[in-house]
Amino acid sequence: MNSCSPRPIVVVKSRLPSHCEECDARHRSVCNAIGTGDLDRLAAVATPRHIEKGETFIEEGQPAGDFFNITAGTAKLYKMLPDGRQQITGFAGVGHFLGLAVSDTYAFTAEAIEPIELCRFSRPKLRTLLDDFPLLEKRLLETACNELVAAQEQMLLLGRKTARERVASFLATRRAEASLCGNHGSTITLPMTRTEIADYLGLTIETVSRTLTKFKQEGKISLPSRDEITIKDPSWLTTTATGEDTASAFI
Amino acid sequence: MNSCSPRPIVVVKSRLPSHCEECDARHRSVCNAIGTGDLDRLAAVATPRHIEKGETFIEEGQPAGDFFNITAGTAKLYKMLPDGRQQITGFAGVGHFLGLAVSDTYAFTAEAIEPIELCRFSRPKLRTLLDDFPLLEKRLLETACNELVAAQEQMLLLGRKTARERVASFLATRRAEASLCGNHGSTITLPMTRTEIADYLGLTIETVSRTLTKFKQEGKISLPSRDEITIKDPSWLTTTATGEDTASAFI
DNA sequence: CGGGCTCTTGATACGCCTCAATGCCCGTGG
DNA sequence: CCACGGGCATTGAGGCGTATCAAGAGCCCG
Repeated sequence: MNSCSPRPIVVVKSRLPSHCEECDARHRSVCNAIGTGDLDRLAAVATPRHIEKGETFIEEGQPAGDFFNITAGTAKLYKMLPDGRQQITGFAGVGHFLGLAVSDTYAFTAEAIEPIELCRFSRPKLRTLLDDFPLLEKRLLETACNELVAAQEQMLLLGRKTARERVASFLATRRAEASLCGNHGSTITLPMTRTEIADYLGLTIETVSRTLTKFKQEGKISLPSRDEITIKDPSWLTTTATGEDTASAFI
Repeated sequence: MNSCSPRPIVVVKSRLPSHCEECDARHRSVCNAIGTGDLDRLAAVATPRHIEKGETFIEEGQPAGDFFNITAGTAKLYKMLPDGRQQITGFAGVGHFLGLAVSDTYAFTAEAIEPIELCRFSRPKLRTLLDDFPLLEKRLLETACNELVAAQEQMLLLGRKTARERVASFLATRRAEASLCGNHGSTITLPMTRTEIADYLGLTIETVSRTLTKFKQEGKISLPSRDEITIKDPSWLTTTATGEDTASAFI
C-alpha cells in the first residue's frame, strides 16, 4: 500500500537477480528478513520482470502459481463484478509482496498504473526459501497482519463514511505514506487517476471531482496540477476524515 | 468468520487447559498445528475464560497484550467513528484466532453476541510457542491470508454492491459456512440481530428488513422465526449476490 | 396480561449516481 | 508556432436508492 516512487518517473533499469543488495525494495520489504550474506540465495530464486503501465500481471480467478515483490512503480489491486463494476482493494507500491492467497487461484487482479519492476517467485521456490529462512515467514505474517488492519480501516470507510470523509481519509492516508517514505512536504503526488480513486473509495469519478473542488473552494487544499494535491490544513484533514468536524457534541 | 455453534445454545462447560484434546476448536483452529503429544505444552500457556453475551474482550485502541482463540460462541468485530457510526468487519466463531495485529494497540473491538468460551494467550507466551512450533506460525499465516481474501470480498460488497446484492451475499456466505460445519440444510440460523447484519453490510436496519421482506414476497426465502432463514432457491441466491440477475448482456 | 425489546412497515428527505456537456492539458502534425 | 484531437477532469441537471424519522406489529418473558 506504500507507493513511494519518485516523480517524475525516470527510466528504471531492470534489476538482475544478483543486484538484490542495491534493490530499492531491499529495506522496506520482507526481503530484509534475509541477511546480506544470504542474498545470493534469494537472488537465485527471484526472476526480475518489467511490467508496462496498463498491463496486468495477476488475474482474479487464474491459478495462483507465482508470488511477486514490487521493486519499482505502483499497481492497483481490484475485484470485479460480472457487469463490470469494480472495487480497488488497494494500491501496491515498492516493497509490496503480492499473491499471498493460500487458495489455488488469485483473489484479485493486479494491474500496473505506472511502469513496474518486480521479482517473481514460483510457489515451490518460495516454499524452500521459507523453510530455510524462518524469519522470512515471520515477516510475511507481519505484513499480512498490517494489511488486515488496513483492510478493516477501509471497510469502515466503505461502509460508513460519507463522500467528504472518504476523500479526506484518502488524502490523509496518502500524506502519511509519503511521510513514511521521507517526503514530508504538504504536496502529495498521485500516481492514480480520478477514476481509480473513485473505484478505491466506492464512489464515482464525478463525486470525487466535486468533493476535491469543494475542498479547494473551502481553502483546505489546492490543485497545482492534475496529479498533485497540496494540503493547506493538515489538522482539518484528519478531523474531517473521521467525521469529527460535523459530529455534534455527544454526551 | 466461521460461526458453527449449535443451536439452541446449550450450557458449555468451561474448558480447562488440560482439555485441549476434546476442545471443539481443536480441529478447525490453528491449534491443529500442534501434535496431540504436545498438547500439554499448549494447554500450559492458554488461560480459558468465559465471556457473557454483550461483554467486550478486545477494545479498539487499547494496548494489545493478549491473543484469543474462540472455542465456543460468536463475537462481532467492529470499528467505530467518533460520532457512533460503527462498521462490523467480521464475525468470529469457533476456532477463530483473534488479536493478530502487529501493532501495540488493538485495531478493533470484539464483543460477544453469544456466550463465549475462549483461550487467552499472553504475547510473550505465544511467542515462545511460535518459536517451538514453526508449523503454528505457518497456520497463522494461512488464516491471516484467508481473512485477507474475505476482507477484499467484503470491500467489493461495501463499495460496489446494492442493498439487494449485499443481503443476498450475506445469506449465501452464511449458508456456505454452515455447509462447511456439516449443516447442509437449507435453513440457516443467525446468531446476530438485524442491527448487526446492517452494521456488517453497511446498511440500516430498515433496509435489511425491507430487503428480506422483499425476498420473502418473491418466494426466494422464508422466515420461520426471528433468527432463522430458509433458502428456497439457492441458485437464485448466488446469481443475485453478484448482480448477474440484473446484468444485461455485456458484449 | 402488560412491558420492553426487536423487527417491520410507511412517508419523506437527501446524498450520491447517472447522463450529458464543457473545459483543460498535452502530444501530434501541419 | 498554432490548429487539431484524444484523454481525462470538471461542472450541471435531474433521478434513484438508501437513510431518516415515525408508527405500529410481533415476540419473549416476567
